[in-house]
Amino acid sequence: MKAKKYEITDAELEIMKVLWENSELTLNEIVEKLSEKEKKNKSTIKTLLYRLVEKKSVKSITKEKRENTFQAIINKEEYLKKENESFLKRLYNGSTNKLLLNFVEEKKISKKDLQDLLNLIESED
Amino acid sequence: MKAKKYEITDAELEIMKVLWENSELTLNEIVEKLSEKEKKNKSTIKTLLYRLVEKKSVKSITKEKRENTFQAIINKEEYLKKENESFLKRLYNGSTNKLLLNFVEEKKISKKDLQDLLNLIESED
DNA sequence: AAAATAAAGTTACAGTTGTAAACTATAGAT
DNA sequence: ATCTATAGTTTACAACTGTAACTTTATTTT
Repeated sequence: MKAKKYEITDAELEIMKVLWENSELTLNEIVEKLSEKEKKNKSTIKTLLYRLVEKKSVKSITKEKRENTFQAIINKEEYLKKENESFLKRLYNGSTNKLLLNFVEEKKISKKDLQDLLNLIESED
Repeated sequence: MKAKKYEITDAELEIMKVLWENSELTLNEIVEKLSEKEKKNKSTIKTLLYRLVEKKSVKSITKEKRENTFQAIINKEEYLKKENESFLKRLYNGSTNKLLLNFVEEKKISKKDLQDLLNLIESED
């Protein structure tokens, strides 16, 4: 048996993203929003939505005589948090500092990025 | 069809990790090294190794009259780089700064972490 | 009201993944 | 030389994923 049950898959995540940006959408609206980048068949999106509803990540709201709408149940920040954790654990033994170092080594983060961030933090408190 | 072909899966990654730490190991040695954390059946590990060999991530070296040994072909740094990229893309629209900000917000990174890192960089060049 | 259309819901199917057993060949023991 | 344990190789299988078609139900058009 697979370890991760009820996790959001890559394909499903694309749908969550549009639902995070738009609090309530119909299937057709989702199809539209997705079609730009991820060209998927409407049927496919429907399936993904159904799966998300099954796994309690999305709520389906039945409207009288009109199209159902969908809402994200799980919160983006929560989700990011979990994903960050598992990424850190998977590749950096859970250590943020290892990740930072690696990013610096790969030139993904520059000295300036770090300085800017520090300034930002300091201006905040 | 799935998009990502020939990617290293979670279970396979555990094997890659021990092969990255030990340049050449027999199946039994791998089983030993893994057994501490990830208790997996020898047969399972065997399968994972075979798959890694198939997907050219690991090399199997046939010894005359002795157990074969295995070596990582793909390099850890390369792998990390790719994974970093896809993580960034998947969750932060490819933006390292977004990730950094999020980590700071989540208190995964402190002001001190940033300062230490800056000092480290500066002492290096 | 009957036909056409679209939405809602169900089923399908192949490739992937985690897990492991089954089979085969071979080296070491008797 | 034969038996046995182990290494090497193949096969299995269910759950998960990405993709989409099929079927039933409800709404709109003529």
